[in-house]
Amino acid sequence: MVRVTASPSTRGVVGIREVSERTGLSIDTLRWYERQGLVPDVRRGTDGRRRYSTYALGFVQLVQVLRRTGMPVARVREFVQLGGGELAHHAPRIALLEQHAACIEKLVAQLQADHATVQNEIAHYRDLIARGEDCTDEPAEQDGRG
Amino acid sequence: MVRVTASPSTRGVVGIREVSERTGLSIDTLRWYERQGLVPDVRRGTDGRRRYSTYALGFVQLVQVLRRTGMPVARVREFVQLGGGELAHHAPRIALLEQHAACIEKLVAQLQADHATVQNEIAHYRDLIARGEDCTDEPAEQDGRG
DNA sequence: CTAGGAACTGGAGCGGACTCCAGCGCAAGT
DNA sequence: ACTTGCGCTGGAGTCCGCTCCAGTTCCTAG
Repeated sequence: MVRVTASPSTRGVVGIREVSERTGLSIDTLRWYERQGLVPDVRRGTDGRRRYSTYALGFVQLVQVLRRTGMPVARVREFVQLGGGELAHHAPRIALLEQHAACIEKLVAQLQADHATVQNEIAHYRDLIARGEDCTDEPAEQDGRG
Repeated sequence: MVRVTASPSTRGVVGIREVSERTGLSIDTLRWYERQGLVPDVRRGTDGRRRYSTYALGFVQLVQVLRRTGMPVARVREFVQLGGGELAHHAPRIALLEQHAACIEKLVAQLQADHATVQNEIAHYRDLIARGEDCTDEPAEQDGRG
């Protein structure tokens, strides 16, 4: 017993369980990602089990970032399929990532504006309470132009 | 003809079309939101059509913000159901909004970190191109602890 | 009166992203 | 040999958030 489950990262090749633990993605999700073609270079051991190379693990982490930032699975797949690490593919990959970076920036900006709106709304309720009122009118919107 | 479709906002009561145009939410979505109990105070004209009060319109906009920032519909509903603008409900509404504001902050932080990762990745590919290499190893991840 | 256009309703359908499951195989422990 | 546990596979199921549709009812213009 005491199987070395915790860190069989001997020479940077790990099983699906460890990838799951390191990334927080469920094992099912990892398998699903692979089927969807989001993770290259997942080899198998003689027993047929997945062995994630350091490269694959890193890739999973990148995919996680892309997904988390709202890139659709289909688009992640596109990115991955510019694959094989060939020099010729670097440029389109960069293009794709740059586009996405721009998306993220917009997201952040929107989120920050929305955060402000929520804060505003909070202030509005605080104000109502302070003056003991039930409700004046509309939620405290600050802009009028859409 | 030349029906005054553009701005029948006479005295702050508007039809669903205008709400749609102002918010960017589809008419179907607006109706669906209403069925889901996300929008209070949508009255009907004698012809049975929806008339959004200024309050209702403002509320739609707030709902939009909440949804956009990742609040699930069910939770928006909770918020709305603390309704009627009664003083007693202000406090729990504030609590809910503050919680959500905290969520947004985390989201923003995560998003910014992820943006950095993507930029990093771009730099990585740039570097590879610069030195004419196909691919070294893993995607340029910067942290190792999950 | 007729035609057209906009909204209404209830309900079905859809796309995305997982999540769960049954049934099987291997490898190690007892 | 047998049991236990992890992993594998293909496919079905689920959840969320809309989106679409058929059929009907107005209202207004011609």
